[in-house]
This record gives sequence, C-alpha cells and structure tokens, in this order.
Amino acid sequence: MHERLIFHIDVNSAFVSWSAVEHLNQGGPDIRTIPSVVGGDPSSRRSIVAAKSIPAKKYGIVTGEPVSLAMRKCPDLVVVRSNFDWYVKCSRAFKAICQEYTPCMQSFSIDEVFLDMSGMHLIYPDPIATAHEIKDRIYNELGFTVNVGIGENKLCAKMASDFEKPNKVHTLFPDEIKEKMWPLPVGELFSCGKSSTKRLNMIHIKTIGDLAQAPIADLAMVVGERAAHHFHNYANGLDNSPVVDEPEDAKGYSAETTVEDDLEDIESIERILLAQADVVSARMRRDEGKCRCVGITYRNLDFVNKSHQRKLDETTDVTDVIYQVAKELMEESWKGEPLRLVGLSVSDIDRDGFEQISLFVDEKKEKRKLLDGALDSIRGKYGNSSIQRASTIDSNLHINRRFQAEQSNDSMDKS
DNA sequence: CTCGGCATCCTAT
DNA sequence: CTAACGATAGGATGCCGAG
Repeated sequence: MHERLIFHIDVNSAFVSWSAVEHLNQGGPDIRTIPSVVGGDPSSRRSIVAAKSIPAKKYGIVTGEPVSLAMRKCPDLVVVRSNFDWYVKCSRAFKAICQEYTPCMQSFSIDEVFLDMSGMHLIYPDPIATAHEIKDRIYNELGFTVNVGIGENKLCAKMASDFEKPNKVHTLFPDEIKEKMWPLPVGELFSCGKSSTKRLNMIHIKTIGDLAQAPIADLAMVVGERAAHHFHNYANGLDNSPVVDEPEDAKGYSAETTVEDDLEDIESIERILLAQADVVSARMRRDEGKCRCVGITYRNLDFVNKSHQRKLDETTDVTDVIYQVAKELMEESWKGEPLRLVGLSVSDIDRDGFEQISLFVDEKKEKRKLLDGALDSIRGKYGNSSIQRASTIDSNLHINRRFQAEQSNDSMDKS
C-alpha cells in the first residue's frame, strides 16, 4: 500500500466565528475581534462557555467554564447565545466546499472534516497550495477562517491543524514529528485527556516525546496494556485508521436535561423522562432503528452520576414502552435525593427492519405505534416544536433551554 | 476461560 | 473565601455470574 495524504480542516473557534458572521450580516460588531464567548441561555445560572474569541482567551477564559465565572474574569465580556440552526447552515456550506476537492471526505463533527487526498497529485500537484486554496475559498465565500493540517494519516493531520491559529496551513510529515510534535505537553496528544495525562505524569512523562520513547511496559503499568500500545503509536505519529466517507449508523441515542430548579419529586422526574423518551424515540424512528436496551442516568447536587439500564425481551421504537421502562428503572434506583440532571438513553440498536412476527397482534401496541407515527409526521412537516404531549409541555421549558453541544475546535485549545 | 450484562469512567466536540 | 459547570456519543474497563 502506498502512503496516504490526509487533510484535516477545522473551523477556528467555530461557534464564535459563525455567530460573528451572523451578527455582521445584521450590522453588528465582529465578535471575533473583541472579548466574547458563545454560550447557552444567558439567563440560566447553569450556562457554560461553548466557545471563546481569541481576545477572550487572553483573559484566561476557558471552554467549559461557567459563563458567570468568565464574566468575572472579564467584566466587558460580550456573551452571545448559540444559534444552532445557523451553525448547521454554516457547517453544511463549509463541508460542501471541502467536498469539491475529493470524493473521500469524513465529517468528523459539526466543524471538522478529514479529506483523503491520496493519489490526487495529478489534479493537485502541490498539497500545500491546495490547502491554502480551500482555506481561502472558505474565507472568501463564507466569511470565516479555518486551519488545515496535512499529514500521512488522520492523527498527524489533526495534530497539525491544531498548531498555530487562526487561518493557517500546517504540515506534520514523518520527518517533522520530533521537531513539531514531541516538544508538546503529553495532554495535547489527541485522546490523551485529563486522567491519562495525570497517570503519565506520575511516571515522569511530560511531553509527547517522553511518551514516544517510553518502554511500552512502563506505560502499561499506569494506563493498561491496550492504551499503552495506543499511546505509543500516537506519540510516534502512527495511525492507519481510514477516512470513512459514509456516515455510520448511530449506536445509540440519548437525551439529558440539566434543570434550573433541582428535582425533588418523582412526578417532575417522570415528566422529563417522558419528554426525553419522546425526542429520543422519534430520532430513532427517523433512522429506522429499534432498541433492545433502555437506560437512565441522573446526577445529584454533588455531581455524582448514577446510571441504570436494562435489556428488553424484544426491540422497540415505541415512545411509551421506552418511557415505561425508564420510569421503572428510575423507581428501582433513585433513593430520593435531589437531582440536577436526568437523562434517558437507548442502545443496542437493531436496523434489520424485520417485524417480529407475533400470532397475536397486540392491539394496544398497534395503537401506540399509530400515535407515534402521527406525531412524527406532524413534526416532520411543521418542525419539532409544533406538537408535544400535553404532559411534556412543562418540562419542555427546560428542554428548549438545553444547551447545544459545542463541537468546535476550542476544546482542543490547551494552553 | 470467555461471554453477556451492567455500572462506571474516559474522551471527544 | 470557595465554588460555580452542558449535551451527546462512542469506547474502555472492571466486576460478576453462567456455561
């Protein structure tokens, strides 16, 4: 097999960039040039920083911290509410441009793609020039900047795109790994998070270079055999995972809700579970999946998480079945302490699409399926918020305030 | 010993 | 003074009991 050529393209501070373009369209300021953050509902005490501008970063503001803390670090901070519908449009436009350069593109998140440019030297003889062309086209046509990382595999391309920002092209080829990657703190290595960093620091591994040169047996003592090999490969720039251009089927669906007012009674909790069963099962039905496993999670005021799940006898996509199981699981597990978060998940998804044949048609079940189908088709026509079960309206006040996932490059900023 | 089932942990955007 | 803190997904790990 020949060597590969991979690009990783990452929108700089995606949510801030995209909100900046949106505000500029309406004659507002460019929030990229002032201390600003994007977060959830600004009126919520529990809103956190989803993305920050480069000027905001200079105040020590970090992604994931409470907006209230960020405002104390910088009293003039501009806080912008995230607009997920707009972000999806920006994301689509950005990916459409990227897709023009290769048939093999992997959407890695809302603001990141991998391009497999292998064997395209006849069309694009100069990869660095091509990367600049993509980057500049995105800026000229859409108004926001990206970084492009170039390497012989996905890991190197991704590490490279995280180098100096914004609006830059970087390479990380095999002969550059020692010079460009090894001096970095070990926590900068993709997939080396907080826990792994701490364990590796315990055996005096501080940089990616330290990690690359450590005996695998030493690594195994602190992170286990499997992770030891994984980290050894990554630190040496080794990765043969393919760019997967087909989106894969979801392995599970989940919803979780952090509430403004702590939950103290089972009725409030069940209202939320019903709302969650509704949205989760609708998403699963949209994808023509059925689940064999239902789970709940919850978090108390000390941030301690608990989860409880159960395998079902047969697969289901019926809202009410999922809700009933979730309710049972909650009753079995919750001891009555106040909660700040409740979640519902379905997994073990079956997509074969074969109806389970039963000689005795369950009439109740048929009716519930008809109901779900009717609700789904109305939602499909008029949008998700057009209809909801009466009993979920109250909890939807919280659902609608739900913060939308960050998924920008910001969480890769570690410095 | 291996596997399924489950709870928890870790990592990512 | 400290603590404050989101949604969603995928995978790893450890434990336990069954076969």
